[in-house]
Amino acid sequence: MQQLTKRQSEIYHFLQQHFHELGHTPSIDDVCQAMGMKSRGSMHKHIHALIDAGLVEPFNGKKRGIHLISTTEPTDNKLVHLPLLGKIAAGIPFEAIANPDTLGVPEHLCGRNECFVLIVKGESMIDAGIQDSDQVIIEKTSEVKNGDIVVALIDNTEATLKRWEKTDDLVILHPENASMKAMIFNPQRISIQGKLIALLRRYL
Amino acid sequence: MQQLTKRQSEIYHFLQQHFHELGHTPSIDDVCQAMGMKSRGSMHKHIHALIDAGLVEPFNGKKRGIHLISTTEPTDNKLVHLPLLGKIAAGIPFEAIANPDTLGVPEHLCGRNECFVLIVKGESMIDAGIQDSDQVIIEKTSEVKNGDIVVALIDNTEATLKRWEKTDDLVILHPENASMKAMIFNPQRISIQGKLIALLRRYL
DNA sequence: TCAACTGTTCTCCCTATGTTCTCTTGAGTA
DNA sequence: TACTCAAGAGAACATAGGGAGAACAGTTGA
Repeated sequence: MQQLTKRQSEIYHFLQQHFHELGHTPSIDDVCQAMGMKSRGSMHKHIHALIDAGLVEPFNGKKRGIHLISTTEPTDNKLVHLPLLGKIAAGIPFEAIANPDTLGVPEHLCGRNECFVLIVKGESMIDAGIQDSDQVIIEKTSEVKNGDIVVALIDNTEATLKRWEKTDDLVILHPENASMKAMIFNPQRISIQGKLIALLRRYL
Repeated sequence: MQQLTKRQSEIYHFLQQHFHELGHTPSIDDVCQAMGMKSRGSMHKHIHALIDAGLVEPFNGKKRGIHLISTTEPTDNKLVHLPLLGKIAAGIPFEAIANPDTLGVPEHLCGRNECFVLIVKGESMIDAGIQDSDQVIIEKTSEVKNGDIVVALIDNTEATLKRWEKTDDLVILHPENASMKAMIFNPQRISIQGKLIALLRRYL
């Protein structure tokens, strides 16, 4: 099968995600409207490329709309290789690792931004279902909400995985372990490296 | 295969690690921007070295972006497609599902025997770090030890995920939730469908 | 039967992107 | 010191890709 262009892939994924709202068999005009394209001729070109690629059924001279041949999400077939940057809840900023190992992670567990993997050390988050030796997928972002579990860097020297809370003038990092206390900081001491988006655990 | 220069290797590993957020088929310009290089001509040289090395598909005069050629990497970089057989800790034997969805799972999370995936329903195992909606990887086996977490079938009608204990004449299925009591059975009533070997969790 | 709708074909124009080439710089080595 | 090679900047060129729009063909339903 010939590779699709970027635009063709976009249109195909759009059809997959929206075929319910589009009534399962949208016309070329319907797809144009839904995607904000004015020209039925242009969309016709794209749809016929999808037909040639075996993703859409040929019209065969009928006016019965677009039928996808399969609606399963092909991206579930991909493994993303994320850097395994170290262990967390014990102190060094993990970017220091020069050539990290990588870990294969199914793409559906990844975020839109760049991600990396850390191995949990200790039991500070045990009441949140995060155990020692779990592999956690962290998405690089600083846009976090209260209640998110984040990787926070304290004083640029120590990284920790905790539940985030920010008030007007304080940052509070909550362990989820009844035997441990929250840690309270001046916000200047803290930067966010990323937030927890997925977890992998292997039982031995 | 021609030896890559250091820079070419860097670019290749960058593409491997970032193809997800680059949208799978980045243009030469896209890769330049992501890597902070200004010159499309320079990146073109590097990409064509990777093409010559057999790591990137040739453009063949098309403007379809950069496609990595899948290489056979170490085995833990394989994605295994396991049947997603249903949800657990609520009643029906899950083999009943005729054409299950599949889930891509990294091979390093799989066992030697046949495996399948269940979605956890409820909080009976919350104190073992197993939460509602977690995806659990179950290896088909009946060789279990006391302390393992198993999928047990009760009276051939109801499947449950619990910690296993067997004495001379009793089977005890332990929830891991302080508010729930252990369940005690005659061994004939119980068969083991498999044991828990891995867990995946996605935070939304 | 006929109008409406929708698939099809085609032309035109513009943009994005691959390609080629020259030049400069810096590192490594003989 | 001189030479080689890798790397990158940048410019210019060619064309694939994308979209608008018009006109036509023929299916569909009233």
